[in-house]
Amino acid sequence: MVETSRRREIEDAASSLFRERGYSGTSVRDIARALDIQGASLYAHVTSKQDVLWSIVEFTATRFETAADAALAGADPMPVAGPGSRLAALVRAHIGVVTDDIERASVFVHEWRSLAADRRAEIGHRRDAYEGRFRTIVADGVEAGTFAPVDPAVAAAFILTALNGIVAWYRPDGRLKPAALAEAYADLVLRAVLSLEPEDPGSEAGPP
Amino acid sequence: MVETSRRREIEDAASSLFRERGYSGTSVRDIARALDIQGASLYAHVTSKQDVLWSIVEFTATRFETAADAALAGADPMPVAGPGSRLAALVRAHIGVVTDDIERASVFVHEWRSLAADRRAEIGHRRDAYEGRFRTIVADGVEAGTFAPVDPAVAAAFILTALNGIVAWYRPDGRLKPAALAEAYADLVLRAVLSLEPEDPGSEAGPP
DNA sequence: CCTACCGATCGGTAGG
DNA sequence: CCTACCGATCGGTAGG
Repeated sequence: MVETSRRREIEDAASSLFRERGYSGTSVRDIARALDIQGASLYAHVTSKQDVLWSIVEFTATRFETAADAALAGADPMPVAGPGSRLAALVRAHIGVVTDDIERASVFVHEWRSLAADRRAEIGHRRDAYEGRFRTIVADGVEAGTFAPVDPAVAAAFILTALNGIVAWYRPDGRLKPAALAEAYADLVLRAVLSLEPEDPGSEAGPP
Repeated sequence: MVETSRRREIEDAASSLFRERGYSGTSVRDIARALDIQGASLYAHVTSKQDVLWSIVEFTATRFETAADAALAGADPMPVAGPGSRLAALVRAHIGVVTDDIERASVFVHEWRSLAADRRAEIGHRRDAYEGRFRTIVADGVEAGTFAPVDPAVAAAFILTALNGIVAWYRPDGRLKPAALAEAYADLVLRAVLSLEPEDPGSEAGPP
């Protein structure tokens, strides 16, 4: 694509409309109207409506993955840092991506099902892998005894759906700043899985 | 409506399709095909596609409200029962409605935005009131000191979106039975808001 | 980026 | 519940 900035404007407009009305509920002419051009003119910049959805979803999927990588690598120089701090880092990273572009995040969360079969399958697998990071950390914490004996798959689903639910209620112009939201959610998530009993330093607890 | 059972079959088929493809992504002919009748024949039983969506959403909204009423009244004969048990009762009631009819629950959660303006507004208000029950209980628990000092509005949104997220991953034919799901989620939700410090040293301490 | 246009499908109605 | 049909809109193409 030559006109990268125009392409981006199209995806901005499409993200907003897909979020409001859904992919199926948004016509190519709706997107064009938002940009003050004719419906057919959109095809000078994109090959199909599906193509626009794919760009938005794929871009956002990569952002979530990259943010999670950075959170686990950067915020955790020591590979044996506690599951609690790793989980909190993952939560903050996820919320950072959501609050930074809540429209694309909302489309990613709700509209990936409108993708054609093969692309939908790809995103499905990447979502599974992403959720797997949460599952692994929870399992680690349970094994170490710092977390309560929760089912890691259930806890991971609980956590990730709560995080994705942010797109349904969070208002960027509201009283709650992104950083405050991240801290509040990190606290809720950590408490949800942390063992109620204070760790017994010496019996089975973690590193010194 | 005379043919109540046929009407119900239509809403069953529509719920399944609306859940899979969304309201906009489902045509009247799709619904008719699932019932082996012609598209136009559907109008012998319903007045519009919107009407079918409204029936599903309104019916499910009422189920959630009724279940919450029963949970707070029945499971809590004493008006001063702890916020923890009231919150757990609300969680179990909500999950009961979701697992009992996950297709209608999914349509309620995701497709109410496709409602026409006035009905959409009504459901929006009822959702707010429903979320308010969670908010009030959390605020009570925070005030009483049994809950951690969380923001009641944030915690209520966190909890309710996590509960609604169940429609996105729960499989009724999976290994996890509805009752086990409800218990696991009630534990996660309670721990998320419960104060980490033992509230009354000596009186309600856990196991050794 | 435009005008002009395509076949397909949409929700819904008429009249049995 | 059917056949026959309606105007509107859909995603997309042709040809500038």
